[in-house]
Order: sequence, then C-alpha cells, then structure tokens
Amino acid sequence: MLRIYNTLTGSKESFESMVPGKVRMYVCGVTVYDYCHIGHARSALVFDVLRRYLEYSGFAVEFAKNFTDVDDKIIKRANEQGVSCDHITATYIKAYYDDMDRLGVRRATLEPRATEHIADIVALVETLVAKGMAYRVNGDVYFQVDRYPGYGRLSKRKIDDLQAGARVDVDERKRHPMDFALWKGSKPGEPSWDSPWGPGRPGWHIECSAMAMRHLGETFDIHGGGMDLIFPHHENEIAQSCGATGKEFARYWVHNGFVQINQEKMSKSLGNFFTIREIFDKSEWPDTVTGEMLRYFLMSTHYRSPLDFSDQSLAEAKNALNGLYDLFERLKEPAPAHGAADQQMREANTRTRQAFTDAMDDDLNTPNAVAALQKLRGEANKALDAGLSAEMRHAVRHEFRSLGLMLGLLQSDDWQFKSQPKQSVVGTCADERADFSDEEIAAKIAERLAAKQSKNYKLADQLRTELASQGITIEDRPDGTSRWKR
RNA sequence: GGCGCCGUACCCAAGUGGCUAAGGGAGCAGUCUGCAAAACUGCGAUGCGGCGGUUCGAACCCGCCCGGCGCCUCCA
Repeated sequence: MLRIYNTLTGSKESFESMVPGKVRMYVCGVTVYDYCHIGHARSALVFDVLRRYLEYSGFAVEFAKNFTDVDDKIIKRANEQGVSCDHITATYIKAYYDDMDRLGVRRATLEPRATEHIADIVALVETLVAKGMAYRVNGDVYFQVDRYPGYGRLSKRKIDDLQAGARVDVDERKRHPMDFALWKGSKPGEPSWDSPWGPGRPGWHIECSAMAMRHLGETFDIHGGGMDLIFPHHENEIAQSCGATGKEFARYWVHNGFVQINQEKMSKSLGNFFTIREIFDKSEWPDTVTGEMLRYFLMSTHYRSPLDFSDQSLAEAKNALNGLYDLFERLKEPAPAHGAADQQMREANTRTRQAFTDAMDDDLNTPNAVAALQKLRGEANKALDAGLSAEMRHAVRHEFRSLGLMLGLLQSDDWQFKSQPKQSVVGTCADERADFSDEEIAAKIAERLAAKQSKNYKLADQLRTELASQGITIEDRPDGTSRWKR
C-alpha cells in the first residue's frame, strides 16, 4: 500500500484512488520557450517513476502532462528571434521529446496543449464571472481571491500575510493585490482568441484547471509539479477550480524538490543551470549510458529533498551502475545445473522485492529502493562464489530487471559494450587517438595474445604500453582473451 | 516581516523513539593475475551541527543557539 506525502495536508497519507484500480493524475509540464534543464528532468523523472510504480501496483494510470504553449515568455522569445510563436513552441516541444526520450521518460497518456483548449478555458472563466468570483477590467478578467474562502490552504498562507508588491508593483486596477489574471486582453501582434471580453489569451493558471477537468474530471487523484509551483500556481488552480465547481479539485498534491548547484537553487537569473542536452553533449559516454547515469543519480536522493548536481555525483552514479552491470556479466558465464547457493539466493530475491516495494510504498523512497538493489548485488556475488545454477542466475537477472523497470534502470543487455566512451570527434587528442582503427587494435591484441602464450611477456607488455599511450585500456579475461576500451 | 526546509563517516545518502546507525562512491587491505587492469571479498561513524530538557531509553520528541537554503515574482 502506497503512502504518499500530500502537500495539502502536510503529511504522508495512504493512497486510495477514487475509482478502484484506476488513477488519474495531472502533472504540470513545461512552458515551451527554451530547452529543459536538470530541474525539469528531475520533475519529469519523479512523476515517471510514480506512474511506473502505480502501474506496478496494479493501477491503470491516466496521466496527463500539459504543454504551456501560449505565454508571455513565448511571445517575448518569438519577438526576439523574429519568428512566430508557433515556430518557437514547435521547436521546443520537439526538443522536449528528444530530451525525455534520452532520459527514458515515458510519454504521458495525455499531453494537452493550452492552445487546443481555449473553448474550455473561456467557458471556465465565464462560470467564474457568473458566480461573482471573477471580474472584468477592460479586456482582462481577474479572479478575486477573497471570494474563495479556502485561499491559501495548499501553501499554508493567509492572504493577509502575503506581502503583495514586495518585489513587484501592484496593479492598481485589481481589487486585491493577490487577484490574478484569468484572461488577458491581447495587444496587436500577440496570439489571440475571441472571447466575451474581446480578443485575448488565457492567464497562466487557468489552462491547467481547464485541461485537467476536461480530461480527468472535476475531481481527480494526483496533481504534481515542482515545489515552486505550490505558490502561486497550484494555489490559484485550487481557488479557480474549486470556486467554479464547488468540489475538491485534486486529492493528493505531490511536489518534488529542487536541483541545486553548489547548495544554491539552479535558476536562469543566477545563470547556474545546465540543460539536459548540454549534459548529454558533454558526456564522454553514449546517450543510453548517460541517460541511465542521470536517472540513477536522480533516484539516489529522495524526491522531496534538494539535490546537488555535479560532475562528481554523476561519475559516482556511473561507478555504482558499473558494479551492477558487472554482476550481470558474471551471471552470463557458463553455469552448472545445480548450485549450492540456489536456495539462499531464492530467498534473497524474495527479500529484496519486499524491501524494494516497502521502500517505494514509503513515499517513493527511491534511495532505499536502490539500496535494496545494491544489497542484492553483494548477495548475488557471494552466491556466485558459492555456486549458482544457470536457472538461478537467470532468475537473479530477471529480479534486477523487473525491479529496475520501476525506476527505469538496469534494462540494458550490453551495457558493458555500450559503456565504452564514445569516440571523440574534434581536437588534437582525438586526432592522436584516431591513429588506431578498431582493426589495428584487434591486430595488436592478437599479437599480444600470441606473445603471452609463448611467455614473451616483454613484448606483451610493450604492446599493452603502446595501446595505453593511445588511451586504450586492456583487460585480460580468465579464458585468455582480452577486451579493450578507449 | 510571514511560511517552510536542511545540517548523519573523506564525498553522496537512507533512517525520525528501542536489535550491531542502510546503501553507494572514494580510500586501504586481501583474493585472482606472468605483471597489470577489471572483478570479488573484507575494513570503515561508541556516534548523527552545538548546548540543555522530556523519557527506562533519542540521530529521531521539545527548547535555545550556530551554520546553510527555499517560497512569498516567472520558475520543475
């Protein structure tokens, strides 16, 4: 039974879906005006894992993740580049998919866009106006926060405590400083749609309410996003949604913590952010390996804690994964029909699955879940020393694959091969390395093997040194063959 | 000013009242190896920012202090 931290109540609660066997969740996606950074990756991954775990737990998951494709920032970016808003959004939606695919983030079952739901949005705003919860100022429509008595219950704030205008000028036309735009009259040249209040476009918060209600119903199970969305975005979603329907909006509010750089929030204003593609481009490993490194890294800290990104932590994730994949290689070796350690291994598998699901049930405690996998690695290696049958070896690999699937890890069959660094393409270093083709390396290795067999170790070592000078490392295997990597 | 979070070994990171404080990385030692590399095995905090308090018992609860951070504005 999953227990999950609900921001609304401030405590871990047993998760019970409204409809048995079915979960409906909505996660705030991205505003498509720029490339995604690691913070976006973390959020996407957290909810990808939540979705995977719910599915493992037997739920059919209806998962909506939106694209905000009409917004001030998009308009600004389009004007800067002298292109249309459509061009901007198309560009960054494509980039988003590229990034998410490399991270192994599964597509949501529904991916609504704000511009495709203008009619829903207008209808929702009309309802709020009719109920007296929203008012018109020229071509704009504002939500009046003091008409919704529950305002502040998600972010635990009182309206009076909010220092409106502390860092931004208050719009004098608003009745209360915290009132927010549901509909914005548009200026010439901006994207606009007809409405009862004249040509305009949606405010930021209303699209999520409209799309969630359209696709998941007026009340649904889980609503998620980054911590920073708690206020004002999600607070406002609740106000306008509950205000319109008189029903609860989402039942469980789930928020992930930030990615930081040197203990500080990563943000564009501080200029200390890394885009996802930047990490892949800079990585010396192939994309599949880099993607798994990132996933492992992001899973090794609890989703609600802040997490510090660095090259070192990424390298540690790589090394930790190496240990797992090395075990998988060992498991592939020829094995007897019966093993002395089969029984204890079987028990270890069972124990691990229990520990893993216990960890996941406890508010998605992925660090503990990963620890359970690592513990099984040690047990499997010891069992291997004591003797494991072919069947049991297969069962162990299957256990890792099955549990790893919930985290999107450990699915590769040829990681060792793939984890050779990708070939450099530019720079003097690469030019030197390009001296040896794969064929030449193979020839050198064969030559060295022959030298070894005739116990001409001097020559063998000389060949190894020669290859090492080109950045090629040789590993001898027990059967006398050698493998190499750059 | 309001609301909130964090401080656990060299580094990362679980644990939040009671068996020997998970797990990973690094390091060190050993096994294997012609020598290496890789791998495997072993070792590692009498203590959980500090000081008090509650309790039979606290890393975990309470208070104060020190240090760091977030939200209150667009932000994952």
